[in-house]
Amino acid sequence: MTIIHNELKDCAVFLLGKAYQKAHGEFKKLLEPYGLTNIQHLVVEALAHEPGQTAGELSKILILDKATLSGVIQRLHDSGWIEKRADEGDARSQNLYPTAKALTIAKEMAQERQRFDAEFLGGFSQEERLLLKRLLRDLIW
Amino acid sequence: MTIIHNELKDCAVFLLGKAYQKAHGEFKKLLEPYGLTNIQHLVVEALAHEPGQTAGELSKILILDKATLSGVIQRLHDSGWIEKRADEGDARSQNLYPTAKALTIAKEMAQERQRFDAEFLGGFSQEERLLLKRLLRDLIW
DNA sequence: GTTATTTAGTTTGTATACTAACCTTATCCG
DNA sequence: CGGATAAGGTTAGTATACAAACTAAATAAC
Repeated sequence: MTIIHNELKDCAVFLLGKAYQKAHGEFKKLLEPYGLTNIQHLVVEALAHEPGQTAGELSKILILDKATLSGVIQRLHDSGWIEKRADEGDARSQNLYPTAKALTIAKEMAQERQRFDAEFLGGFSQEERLLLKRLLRDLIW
Repeated sequence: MTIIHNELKDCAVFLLGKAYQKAHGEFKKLLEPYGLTNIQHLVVEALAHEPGQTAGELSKILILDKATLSGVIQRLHDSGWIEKRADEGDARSQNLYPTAKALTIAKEMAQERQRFDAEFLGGFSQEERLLLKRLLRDLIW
């Protein structure tokens, strides 16, 4: 192994990026049959849990840049997963609702996600899984 | 907090993605003065440690898709950070070398990276840091 | 009550990421 | 040797990510 490899093995930014890259890549394949990407699926799930959220609210919960979310929402709208309705209180905002199709499939995808999660962490003990998630949460919030 | 938030707090793919997003975003600012992105800096560092590597070798060590790397290398070449020389043994490959400018700055950036790493994990005990990195390594390799 | 400032979203531009298709050059194999 | 196959890279296309500039609407300030 090269010298740089030893440096990378100890670099949190690199390790986080590559662990995510792997998890994302594998989960992506599970979502392919649904025709949704990882992020798109999160937006659909969030709206299924709580319909009528605005782009701004989704942006906070999903920790996504508003510019990124703008495109994600457009594509979800174009492909018939979500509906936009004018917010009555604020003409700048739009309330987003899952379509019937989205509601039906959202539960299935959520189960798929949880199943994948357990499988992806399959090499770890229950203690290690909880610890990893706790540490990651501490980094994020 | 919304229901979806509780689901996300327990989803490894989401947690990994957001932890990386945060680490990447902060480190990115440190690299701004150098005019390099996170990935570009990794390529420069890798070539500083071991000059003459091919795109294929970098792709394996940095765990980057060859298509992604192709663009990264082009931009680094265009901005004078690396040189390309034809590989004598294989006409398909090019050996990549850091320029003088890259060699000078690479050490500084490596230190910056290590300093950031310690700071980013600053809220954790030494034990927790080692544990987190160990768990991430187990996920990746 | 009009001006100044904020806020919600979109758009533009650049840089990852990855799939698929492609071009070259190597290598394998009969 | 010569054709099939594989390997090194590039290119095209799509989807994140994010900064910065912009529009429109809401709120603050005086």
